[in-house]
Amino acid sequence: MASEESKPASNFIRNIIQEDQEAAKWDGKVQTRFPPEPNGYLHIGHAKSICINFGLAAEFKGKCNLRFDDTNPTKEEQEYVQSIKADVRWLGFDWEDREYYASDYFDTLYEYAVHLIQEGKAYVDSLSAEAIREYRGTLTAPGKESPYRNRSTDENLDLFDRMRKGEFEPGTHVLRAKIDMASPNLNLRDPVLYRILFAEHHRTGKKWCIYPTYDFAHGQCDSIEKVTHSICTLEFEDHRPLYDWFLEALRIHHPQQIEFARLNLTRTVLSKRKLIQLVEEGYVTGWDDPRMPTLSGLRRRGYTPEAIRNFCERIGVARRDSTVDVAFLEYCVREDLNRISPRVMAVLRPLKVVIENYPEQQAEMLEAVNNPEDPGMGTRQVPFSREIYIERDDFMEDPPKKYFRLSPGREVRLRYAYFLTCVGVLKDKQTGEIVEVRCTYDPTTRGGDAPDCRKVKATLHWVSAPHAFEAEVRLYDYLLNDLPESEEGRDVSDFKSRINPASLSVLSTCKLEPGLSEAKPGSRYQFERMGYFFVDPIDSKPGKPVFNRIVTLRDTWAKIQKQSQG
RNA sequence: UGGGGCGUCGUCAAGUGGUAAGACACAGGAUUUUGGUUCCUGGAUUCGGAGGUUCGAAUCCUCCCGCCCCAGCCA
Repeated sequence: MASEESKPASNFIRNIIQEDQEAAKWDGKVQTRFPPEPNGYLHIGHAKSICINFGLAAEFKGKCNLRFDDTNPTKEEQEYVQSIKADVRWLGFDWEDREYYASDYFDTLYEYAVHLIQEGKAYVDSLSAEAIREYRGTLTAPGKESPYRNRSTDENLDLFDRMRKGEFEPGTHVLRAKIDMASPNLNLRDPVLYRILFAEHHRTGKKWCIYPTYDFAHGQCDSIEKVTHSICTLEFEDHRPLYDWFLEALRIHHPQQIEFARLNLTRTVLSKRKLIQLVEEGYVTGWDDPRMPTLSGLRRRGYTPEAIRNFCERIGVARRDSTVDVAFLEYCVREDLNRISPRVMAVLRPLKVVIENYPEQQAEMLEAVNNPEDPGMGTRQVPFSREIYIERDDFMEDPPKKYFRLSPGREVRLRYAYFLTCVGVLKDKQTGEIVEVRCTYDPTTRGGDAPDCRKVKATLHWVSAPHAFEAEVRLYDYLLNDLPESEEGRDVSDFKSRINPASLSVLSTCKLEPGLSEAKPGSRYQFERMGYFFVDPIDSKPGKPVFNRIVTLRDTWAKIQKQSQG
């Protein structure tokens, strides 16, 4: 269950439940369910739904079931069931023993269908799929009734029974509800309830060769599970009259369907179709690629479940289409990571610095704070010596006005160490590239404070060269570029043209403070001034951790640079 | 041009007849041994538009405009 964050803001679903409770509807009970179809991986959009369903149930002392909507054996697989369960659990929710499957109810659903036939509310249609489509009419023109629509109850019963027994080929017959072929709501134009599918089901095996459609299964499953509030996304709104029609016709427990707007995120695609393209066409390494918005991807990237839950709570629940700025998600992770991450020094793009007045063979240990946000996390000792590495970006030979890091003649502070002044630069004769910076240090500033109280404008992180631990660090950036200004909020169908070619850069010569050689897979650190990093649980080997950048720190300097560049 | 929804700051989002919360982003400033964190400050005379009802409207009525969803034997 989600930890108690700040007071939840009101949202219309919460209000409905509150009113129901006050009116003692449902005997004050709240029963929800998260109903994924096991045909793909869960993503951040599903997280919103999970948080709403499990969150609301918990908030009102109710229960939330995990129910797999496995009515289509041609698309669903056991593999997905496992990943979905792992993701929901990781997010922090517990369905206890309430792990259900639509397929658990196939017998009951079949009985319901027979009942509808007996009541004259369903019939076996023998039109082809194409014919059914033609008969359905269009958005503006009414449909027409199938010639098979008025078969006798006995004939329908017999045909349906034989469908079940496997006497017919797929596509030859179908069970339909008898509603209204002229309804302006196409969902009510005699929807299909059962189709013949000679496919082995991941749970029921070969027991069935007819399978219920979503429309016929979903509401009845909700009913069987005594769901009170059946929360789904907006595209099912048009199905609600049908949802209600079945429950009414069957006279069984009738949950209330409530629809909300699905999540959209900037710089992100969340449709299964697009996500699968990214995977299959090799733009990413898999469903759990750290750049993917899947829960497995976010997990591998290093996001915390707390941050995601918080994000889902804070974006709210409403009925209007909206696109949340991905910066908001990042804000939520940073907030959590800032609190919990031990700080550490790591130089990603090393530049050698030689401190000329520091004794040749000397080395000393300096004390560093593990987390200024949490003194309880203690301190550690970091080695310092005559040769160190600093970030290439922290030195400029000819700095612009607002740059206040190291440059010739300028003094800066090495974090937890000494004040350092640049006295020279060594360049490669051929390329002109800076290969080494020569400096002097002020021995009286040990720890980072000057006895004469003089100030420096910058504090740099560093790593002692002879003590450095070299490791691979993977810098992840947005997979997609932002939508062009003119198309804001518009069509994203050509999303592949927005793919960011620099969404991943692998740095293999990063210099880290020695303690990091023992970093545990699955742990998180803040590399001071660089960002938050996660020890990849899959590619890390004992003594050889690989780091994934979860998110950068907020970077005011980068912003200034961007502005001055126009 | 059938039906169903939705339109409140750049982005989310409260508000349900009593005179526009909050968050992110953005812009200033303070503190700071992370250009991090934290902390102040600034911003919608206005709620898609136009009319109307009312002492009073984002909230009620009318018309208009825009966007989303629906023609799977997918979910």
